[in-house]
Amino acid sequence: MKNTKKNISVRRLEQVAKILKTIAHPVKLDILELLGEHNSLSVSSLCEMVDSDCEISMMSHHLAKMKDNGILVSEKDGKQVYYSIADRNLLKIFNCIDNCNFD
Amino acid sequence: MKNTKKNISVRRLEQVAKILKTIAHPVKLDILELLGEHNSLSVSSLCEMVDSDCEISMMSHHLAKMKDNGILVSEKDGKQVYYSIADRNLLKIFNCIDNCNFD
DNA sequence: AATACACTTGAATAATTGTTAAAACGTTCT
DNA sequence: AGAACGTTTTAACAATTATTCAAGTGTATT
Repeated sequence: MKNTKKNISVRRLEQVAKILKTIAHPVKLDILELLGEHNSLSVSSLCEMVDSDCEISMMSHHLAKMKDNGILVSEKDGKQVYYSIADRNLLKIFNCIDNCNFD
Repeated sequence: MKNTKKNISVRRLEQVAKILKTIAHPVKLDILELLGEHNSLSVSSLCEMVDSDCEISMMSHHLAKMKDNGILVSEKDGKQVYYSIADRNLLKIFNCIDNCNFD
C-alpha cells in the first residue's frame, strides 16, 4: 500500500529535489565545474573565473546557499575563505546530463 | 581567454540548469521514477500512483512542463494520453545523487 | 446530438528565488 | 589605533515558479 512507504519515499524525493534546486542555476553549475577542476578556490578567484559577470556579493550568496545545503564546505585562511565540494560524486551529474539527448 | 569559449560554455550551463530546474520538484521526480519503472503511463494513473496528493490538473501542468523541456514525450490513445521519458539516461541522476553523502 | 470521460488551458494568486546595494565583520598591515 | 582587504549579512525589490479553480477541447458512448 501507498501508506507504508509514503513518508520515507516522499522525504527522499524532497531531499533530492532540494539538492537539484540548489544547483539548478548557471552560475552555481559553473562554480561546481571550477571546483571540480581546482579542488578549492577563494570567493574572489571564483568571481574572476566564472563565465559570467558576478559581483562578489552575489558570489557569496551563491556559495552560502550551496554550503547551507551541504553541497560545499568552506575553510577560512587569513582574509580569504576557500570553498570546495563536499562530495565530488556530485560532479557525475554533468556526465549524466551530457549523455542525454533532449529535443 | 575567457571570451573565446564564453558563449558556448554559458549556453551549456544554462541548458543544464534548465533541465535540473525542470525536474527539481518532489512530484516531478516521483513521476520520473514511476515512468522509469513502467515505461509509459496515463495522466490519471500517474495521479493515483504518485506518493502525494496531486489533482489531475496539477499533474497535467507538471507533465506539460516536463514535455515542453524535452524531458518527456506523450502519445494519445483514445481519451487517454500516455507519457514516457524521452531519454532514459536521465534516470541515472538518481543513482548519482544517491551515491553522494550530504550531511 | 447529448452526456460522460480524460485531459489541457488560462488566469489569478500565493510562494519562492534571484538580484542589488549598502552596511557590517573579521583579519592583516602600517 | 586606523586603513585596507576579503567576505558576509541584511533588507528591499524584481522576477520566476507553484498552486488552484473554472472553463475549454477532443474522444468515445448512448
